[in-house]
Amino acid sequence: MDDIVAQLAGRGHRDTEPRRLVIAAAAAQGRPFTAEELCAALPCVGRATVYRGLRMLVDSELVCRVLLEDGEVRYQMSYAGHHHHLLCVVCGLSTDVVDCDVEGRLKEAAAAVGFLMSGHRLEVYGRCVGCARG
Amino acid sequence: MDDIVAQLAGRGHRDTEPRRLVIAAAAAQGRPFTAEELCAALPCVGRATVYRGLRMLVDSELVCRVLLEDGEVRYQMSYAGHHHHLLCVVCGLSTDVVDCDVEGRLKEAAAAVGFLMSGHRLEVYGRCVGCARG
DNA sequence: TGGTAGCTGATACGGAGTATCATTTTGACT
DNA sequence: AGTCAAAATGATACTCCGTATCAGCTACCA
Repeated sequence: MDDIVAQLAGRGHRDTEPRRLVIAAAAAQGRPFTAEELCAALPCVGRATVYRGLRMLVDSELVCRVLLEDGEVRYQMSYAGHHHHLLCVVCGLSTDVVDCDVEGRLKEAAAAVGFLMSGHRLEVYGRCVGCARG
Repeated sequence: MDDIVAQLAGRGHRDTEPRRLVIAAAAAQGRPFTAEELCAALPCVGRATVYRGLRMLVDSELVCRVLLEDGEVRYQMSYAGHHHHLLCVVCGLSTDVVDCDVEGRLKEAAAAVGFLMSGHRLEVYGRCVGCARG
């Protein structure tokens, strides 16, 4: 927590009580959450403050946007660098996948048609270890 | 056009004037468009009708959602089957990529951690042939 | 211990898409 | 052709998610 606050301080963001509450609540979520869920979990913090804190965390890459199969947007604490998600369509659990060997192959495939790839977004849907058994 | 209308008829959808206008307008777009752009292009068709027609086309897989790098959602006429997009961040052009050899590799990588993959979503960002030169 | 830049939170606002519902249209069946 | 139920239309109201506004408050640096 202090680590995160320090990281935000490095970007010129102050250490405030409401902000710590937002960070703590985000970190406490076990799986991808919506902004409104965070608001509900923090009745004593203003809605705008929750949204601002969340946006700040996203901008700082401490939280990332997770895209569900139906297009719904959720958020999750995660690695700062590039990564993907294994999203369980049953329980909603999200697992980060850090090593992305797709990158190189994609770049090649794109280059083959003259496209100069600079980035990509990938979400993987299915069943997590626990739900695959059911 | 008649082909599309026939396909919709097969799903129990009627052939109406406003609907044909929506389909024609969607097909006339050279690159991914927003629902509101379609509304603007069809001032004589009600907004609700445009949205309904668009949803119907998406459900029928004649139009698909395209996800821009910043999270914006756009639409585009495209192949019915599984495919991806090469999205130009300069001019906005979208090129469909039908052969997706990523599928197998992803499934393997997911299985390695006990995840049973059932689907995925992939968008590729960069510069198209024309814009790469600039 | 100022002073100021940043933060807060109530509220109003905005865009995107959906629900409602009275009216109209389509297409199947006489 | 005529009938009729089901579907479609379009004006409008609404929900949902997120952002802008702004007066008052607070953290942090000199």
